[in-house]
Amino acid sequence: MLTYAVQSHYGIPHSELAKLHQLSMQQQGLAPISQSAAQVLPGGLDANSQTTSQELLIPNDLIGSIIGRQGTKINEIRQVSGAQIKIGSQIDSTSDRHVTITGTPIAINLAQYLITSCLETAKSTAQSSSMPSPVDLTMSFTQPAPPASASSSSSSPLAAMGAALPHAPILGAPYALPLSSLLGMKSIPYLALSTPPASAAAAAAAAAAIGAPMLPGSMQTAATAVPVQAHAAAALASYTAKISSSANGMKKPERQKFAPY
DNA sequence: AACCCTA
Repeated sequence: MLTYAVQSHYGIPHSELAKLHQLSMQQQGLAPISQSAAQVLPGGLDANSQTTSQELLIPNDLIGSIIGRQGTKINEIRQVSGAQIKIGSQIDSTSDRHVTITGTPIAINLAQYLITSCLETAKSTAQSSSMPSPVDLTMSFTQPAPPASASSSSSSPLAAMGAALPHAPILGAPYALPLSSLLGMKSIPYLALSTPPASAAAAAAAAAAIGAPMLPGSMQTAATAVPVQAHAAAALASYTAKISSSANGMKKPERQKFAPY
């Protein structure tokens, strides 16, 4: 502003000053943003704007878990995936409801994956509720197969998520996604944790075991997910430690001092 | 158990 006054004393016309101002703004990279942000081609079609639709059949007893209370879950899925999701009313005599996902292929994959993970979560919680005793919990550890196969049915969900990151949707809740999928994918550490004592060492070993076989394609996702895995491993370690201690009975209550809490 | 959304 001071420079304006000085230059005006030298008699530089306003148009020249305006040009200089524009140039300086462009050199600072302020103006080009709008141009680079407009990735849409003149034809109006863009790789990110192609929309497709996909239909799913969801059992009635599981649709609630997908919708959530007041529709919070499905709204979250819509928001995070950026896809348009329609859930039809119940078709008579069939226990399935049809769910239509519309949007970018990436958005569709993401939404489909989120819905699938919701289904698996609902199924697992239903199983755990149907099996009251902790002995049955150990039984469930021996059968981790179904979630892995179901998640592998969709083509590389993690890679799709990585590709979707720059695009639009709000990254409000990344925690809901990776935890369940990773727990579903890796079944081995549970067995390693089954040994009773040394919770800290077991946790470290489990974290290392989980961290090693990551997919090469998703670097960012892996980097952000590792600490979460460490947390989960620690939690599982303490949990299994509690179980084993309770299974051992009240033989050595002073062993409880080993437990962090 | 949850019942949303958009036509």
